[in-house]
Amino acid sequence: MADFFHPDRLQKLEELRTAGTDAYPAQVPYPGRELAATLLAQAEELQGQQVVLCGRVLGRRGYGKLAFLDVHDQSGRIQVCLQKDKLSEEDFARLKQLNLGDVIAVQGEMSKTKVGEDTVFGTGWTMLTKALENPPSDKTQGLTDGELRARRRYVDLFVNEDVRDAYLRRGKIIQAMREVFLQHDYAEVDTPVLHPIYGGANARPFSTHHNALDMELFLRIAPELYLKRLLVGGMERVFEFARVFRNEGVSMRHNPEFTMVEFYQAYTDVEGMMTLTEELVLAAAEAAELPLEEGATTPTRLATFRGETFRLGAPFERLRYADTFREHVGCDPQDREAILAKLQEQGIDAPGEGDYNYWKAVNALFEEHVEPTLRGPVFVYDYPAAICPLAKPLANDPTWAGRFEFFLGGMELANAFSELNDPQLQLEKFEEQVQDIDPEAPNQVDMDYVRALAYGLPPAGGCGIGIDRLVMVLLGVDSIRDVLLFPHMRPETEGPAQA
RNA sequence: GGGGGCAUAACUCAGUUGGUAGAGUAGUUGGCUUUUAACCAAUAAGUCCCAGGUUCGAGUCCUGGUGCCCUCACCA
Repeated sequence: MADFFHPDRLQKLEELRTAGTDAYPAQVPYPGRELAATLLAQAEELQGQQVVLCGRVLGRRGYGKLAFLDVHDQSGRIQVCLQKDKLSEEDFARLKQLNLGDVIAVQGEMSKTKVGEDTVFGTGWTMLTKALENPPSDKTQGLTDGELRARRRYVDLFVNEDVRDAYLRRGKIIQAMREVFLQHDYAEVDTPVLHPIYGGANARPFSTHHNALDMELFLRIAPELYLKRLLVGGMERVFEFARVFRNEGVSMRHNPEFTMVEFYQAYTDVEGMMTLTEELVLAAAEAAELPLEEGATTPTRLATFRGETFRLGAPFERLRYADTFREHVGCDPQDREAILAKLQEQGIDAPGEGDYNYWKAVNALFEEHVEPTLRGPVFVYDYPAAICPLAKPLANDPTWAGRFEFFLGGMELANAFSELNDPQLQLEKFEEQVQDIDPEAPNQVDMDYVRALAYGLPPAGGCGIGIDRLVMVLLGVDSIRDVLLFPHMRPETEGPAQA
């Protein structure tokens, strides 16, 4: 069963214990601790000085009366040299029990080897954690199998430096976006993850059950409706980095749980959201340390994603939905006759009765013909009002609603509205949705949200940005799996079949 | 859910027309006081994803299943 307790290592562990050594001590027996990167950076000043280093041994060369170790910590790697005549007899003998993958502490003197490499010349070392499983051993390849890397991310992280770096950069991107919000006087909030009624997006939810209350609950598919309640309450600028859950297929762009940042601001509209989204994306690109384009008139950073280069500089391109639709589909979205002909030509079923179904069909054509052409960064704005239940219709033409979607790298990265705040119209649209046979549509009207609107939601703009996808484009990572520490996977199959 | 591909030692991979299972690395043992994928010698290690089938004989061929990858569908 526990075949990851390697027999050879168990033997070493036994030897350590026989010698009275704790293989899992609670404390580092030496005072202080320096990171490998610090030691390397300050190698000159530290020459000849005593230092303490802790980390995992991932390389070992030379053996006899001398051993070179590669010790890795969070900051990087440094070489350690352990020599017989500088160690106690006990410490030297204990090298026999040292395997790759073990975590150790070293006390020693900073100096240089004959070939000039900055190295900690140990005067003492201790086992901090005896590893019982082998780390990946192939010196040229390491751990490359995608499935293993994801399933054993804890190994992947200490073996593949670039992976760790990517996650750290993801964190920096999020931090940079948070700072933009704070600069604009936004407040960071947390709203419930367990929703009695799901809404704010079109997606199937995960459902769960509250035992004590004996009620069905849903993991949120979006935080939207709660955040807008906050605006009703007078919190005029709020944002939330929200983990959301959608019960859908898994693909290179989809994970059942993912992170989006949603933000809402009173007394602005979709236009204001466009400006802020632009600022957020550019701040994220800067945090990702994307290279600046030379000779550009405004600061422009270059993202390389799936072999394409994207120029990120303000202002982003802006396309009106109807215009770009006309260009790529070849007819006006409001020209019912032409649209019906197109649909037939495409073999798409004729839409059912009513505006809602008609515009859903139009949007199907949009997704089919226009979205693949949107490389980005580009805002598409003024969407058909009928398919935007949470967006406010335009004052001068209620066929269209104040909404944009932001595309980059061939993916939809953001979605924003001039928030619908007319409680009666909102109720109407909710009821229409509930009647929709689409299994993705919400199944009941969130009457409490309608009531909140009845108290008065100030005019507002709101936006949601898919963090994982944004990080993919900025870091040039093809699969969402590789920007998530622990992407969703089916359970590992048991080894031998049980009788 | 449809189509295609992959699954062999701890890791990375070979394995011919079907004929007793291989390498490098890591491990173990021994040697070596300046290595950088250290080196030298010896050595152990596999339910060839699982279950059936064809065959004298299956890692190899067939059927079914499982996992992963790609693709389409789904997914604002």
